[in-house]
Amino acid sequence: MIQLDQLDRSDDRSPYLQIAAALREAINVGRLGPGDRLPSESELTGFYGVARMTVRQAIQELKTEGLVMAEHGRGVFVRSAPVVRRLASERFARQHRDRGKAAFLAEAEKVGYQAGVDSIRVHEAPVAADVAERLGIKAGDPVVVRERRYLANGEPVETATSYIPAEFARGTAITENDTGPGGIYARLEEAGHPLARFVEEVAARMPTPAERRALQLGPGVPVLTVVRTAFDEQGVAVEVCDTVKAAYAYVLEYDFPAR
Amino acid sequence: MIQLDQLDRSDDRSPYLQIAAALREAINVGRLGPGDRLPSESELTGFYGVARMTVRQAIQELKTEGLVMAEHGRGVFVRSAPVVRRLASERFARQHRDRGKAAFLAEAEKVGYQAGVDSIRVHEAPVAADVAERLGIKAGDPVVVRERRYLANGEPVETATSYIPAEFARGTAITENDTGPGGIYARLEEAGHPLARFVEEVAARMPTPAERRALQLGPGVPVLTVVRTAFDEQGVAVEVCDTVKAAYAYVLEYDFPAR
DNA sequence: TTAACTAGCTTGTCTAGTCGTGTAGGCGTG
DNA sequence: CACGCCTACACGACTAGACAAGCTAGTTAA
Repeated sequence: MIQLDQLDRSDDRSPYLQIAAALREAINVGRLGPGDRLPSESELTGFYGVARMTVRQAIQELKTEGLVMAEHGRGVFVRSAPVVRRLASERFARQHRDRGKAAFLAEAEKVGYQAGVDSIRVHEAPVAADVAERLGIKAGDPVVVRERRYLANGEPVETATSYIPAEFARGTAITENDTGPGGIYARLEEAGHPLARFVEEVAARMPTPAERRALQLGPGVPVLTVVRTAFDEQGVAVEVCDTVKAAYAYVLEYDFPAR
Repeated sequence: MIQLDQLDRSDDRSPYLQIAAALREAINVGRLGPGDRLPSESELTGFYGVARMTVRQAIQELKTEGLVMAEHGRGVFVRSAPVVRRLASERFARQHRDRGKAAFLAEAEKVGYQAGVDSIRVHEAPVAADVAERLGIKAGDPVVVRERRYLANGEPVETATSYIPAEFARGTAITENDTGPGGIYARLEEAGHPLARFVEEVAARMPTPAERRALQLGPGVPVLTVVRTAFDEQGVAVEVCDTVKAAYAYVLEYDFPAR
C-alpha cells in the first residue's frame, strides 16, 4: 500500500476529512497517478482504524471533487487528466456546412480527436413550455425532437437534443436518422431558412443521475449546459438545441466585438 | 409535511434514488419553493420507513446537484433560483461606459438586483505564464493585478482578477482602488487603447477550497470560470480578466452571427 | 427588563455490522 | 486449449443505533 499519514486525533478536522486530504495529497504529489487504484476500502479501514462508512465518506469527498472514479467490483481509480478542447464561435460557419461537415465533426477534425455520434432517436412530440418560449410558438405545438450523443475518442462527452418546429422539418431529411451532409442546419437552409444568428445560453450545474449515466460521469463531476437558439434571416427561431457536456472535456470560446 | 410518493419496492431504482427523485420532483413542480425547508431527516425516515443513512444519501444526492443546501441545526433548504440570470454579449457596450457604468453594475441595473463590490486589492507583480501567453508578453513582465469580489443582493457570486500590462496602466486610475466612471475599460480607452473585441473562454469545474470560502459555496457546488481577453483596435491584448462565478447564480448569454 | 439557562429540535459524524452484485483469477473438466 | 465454475475480493446499498454540535424558543433567575 502507498505511504499515507496516520490520523491525528488532536486535529480539528474530522477523520474523514483527514483521510480525504491524505489521499488528495497522494494524488497531487504523484504518489498516485492517473488510472492508479486507490487502496481498497478494507485496506484503508485497517490502516486508519476506522469504520468502513468513514472511509467511504472520505472517498465520496474525492468523488465530489472529481479526482477519483469508483468502479463497481474493481476499485477506486484516479481520474485521468482532463482532455481540454476548445470550441470556437466559428464552429457553425457556413463554409463547414458547404463542405458537408456538421459542427461537431468539423471541430474534431481541427483539434484532432476521433469523433463519433450514437443513440440517435428522432420523433415528433408536443413541445415543452421553456423550449416553446425560445421558438416563439405555443406550448404543445408539434416539434421534431432529435436526441443524440457525441463521443470523443470513444468516450461520451455530450448529449444534445434538438427541437425543430414540425412545419420546418416535415418533408426534409431532418426527420430521418441521417440528416445528410452538413447536418440539420444545411437542411434548414435548403428548406428556405438561411441562418442569420445564434443565441447561446451557457450555465453549469451538477448532473442528474440520468445524465451521469449517459455521459459516464462519476458523482460530483459537473456539466456545462448550452441551449442554442438558431434564427433565420427573417428573425424566426428555427431550432433550439439543448446540450449537456461533460465539463472536464470542454472550454467554450466566444469572440465578440466591443461595439 | 408536503405530499410525496411512497417507495416502490418493485422499482429497479434504489430507495435512496427514489427518495431523491421524489424530493427533486417536489422542487421542480414548485411544491417546495426557493428557501423552503425540506422535511427533516427524521420526518423522512418515518414517512419512508428507511434508516436515517438512506435518507441522508438521498439528500446528499440533491446537495451535489446544487438543488438544496443543508444548514447545521436548522434544516435543509431549497436553493434560491439563479440571481444573475443572464449576461448578454452587449454587456461591455461602449454606451454603458460612456454613461459611466461598469459592466457588472450596468447588468445589475437591467436585471434588477442590488450589486456590490468588495475586497478590492491592487498591486503590481510579475505575470504568470498562462496570462502572459494571452497578453502576448513574456512571463515575468510587470502587470497591474486587480482583485475584487462581486456581490448580488449581498451574497458573493463572483471573484475577478484583472491583469493589465504595467505600461498601459501606469499613470492612470487603473492603479487606484477606484477606477472612476466606466471602470478599467473606460480608462484604457482614454489612454489611447480603444477596445475592438473580446475573447471569452468559458469552462466549469469544482471549486478549490479557497474559492469555496470566497464564494461561500457548499460542498459539491460547481463554479463557472470565464477568462476574458480584451483587444484594442491595433489587435493588442490590453487586459486579461479571470473570473470565477458561483454556477447557480449565472446564465451566460452569447449572441453571434451565423457567418 | 434583560440575561442566562435549558429542552428539544436540527444536521454532522461515526460505529459495526448485513446483504447484494460486479470483477478477476485459479482450477478443473471436456 | 477453451470453456465454465468457484471463490476471494471489490464497491453499492442499507440497517440501527451512538454521540456531538448548532439553532430556536421558551422559561427562569438576576
